[in-house]
Amino acid sequence: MLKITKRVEYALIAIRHLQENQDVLVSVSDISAAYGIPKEILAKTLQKLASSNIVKSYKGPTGGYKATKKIAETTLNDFFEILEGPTAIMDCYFQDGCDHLNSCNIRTPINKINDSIRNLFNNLTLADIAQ
Amino acid sequence: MLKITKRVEYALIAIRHLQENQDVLVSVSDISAAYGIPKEILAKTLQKLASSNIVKSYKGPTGGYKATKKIAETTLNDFFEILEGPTAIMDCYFQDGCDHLNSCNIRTPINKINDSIRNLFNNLTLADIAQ
DNA sequence: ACTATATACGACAAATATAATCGTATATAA
DNA sequence: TTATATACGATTATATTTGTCGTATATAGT
Ligand code: FES
Ligand code: FES
Repeated sequence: MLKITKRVEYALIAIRHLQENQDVLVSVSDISAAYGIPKEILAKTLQKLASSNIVKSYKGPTGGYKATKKIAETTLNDFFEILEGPTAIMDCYFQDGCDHLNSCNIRTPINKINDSIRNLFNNLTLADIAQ
Repeated sequence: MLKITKRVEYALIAIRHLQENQDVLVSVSDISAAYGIPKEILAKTLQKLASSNIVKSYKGPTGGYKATKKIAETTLNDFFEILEGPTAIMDCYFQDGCDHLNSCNIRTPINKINDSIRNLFNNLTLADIAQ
């Protein structure tokens, strides 16, 4: 439990790679080959990051991705939520159909844990954890 | 991602229930019925907590579980690790066979996130989140 | 002593979530 | 015009989680 997904792992790897190669345009194939990451998954992951302007994409041959200035100042919480949705240790806070709604005695504890984790991730940027 | 398991959810519910009924012995069936939790899973979960002295078990008819003094002072990290093993957002830190070992560029970031989360959970007790 | 009911524990099956693949469309440099 | 890159939806495969089943052991009550 409390594991990140491969998607997030791949995104972290890609972002660090892009940061270390800011002068050139890096394609999905490049990163995929360098770290042994399935191409299509990495592609879709970078597409998500591109639509949030964390990276910038360039189509066509010689195309690829580039880090943007936004990367460094992006918080872990933003980063995770772009890729995986709301930060919460239980689904019931964002979906309907919570099993225990009428006899639930852990709403407060769960909320406190959620708040603590969100607070932690909101105060850590990608720059912070990189160095 | 970053979700707790049902086991942990059930354990939290059970513990809160035991804390609110410290005067009586509560059986698995009682809790199972009250919150709609599968009996066998809850049983095994409480067995784990019992072997760590978070709760005390009593066999035989009229038997059941009781909260111990240890509950309140137990940290979230201890609690989670009793039920689910080491706190880490990726498996590779506790298992061998990490895919990216030779070309890994996210060891430092992952470590920092792990440390932050462990630090957070080590400084939160079950008493803290209950109130 | 016997019975009913509780915890204890391991093996298995079902359900769910995640990871990976496939197919197609679009943009663009050469 | 062609080759190569991103973009995106649908589907399959895999892994994990969740739940069930079967059996053993302890003990209170009769
Ligand atoms: S209401 Fe969803 S956890 Fe209690
Ligand atoms: S070595 Fe396992 S994440 Fe890098």
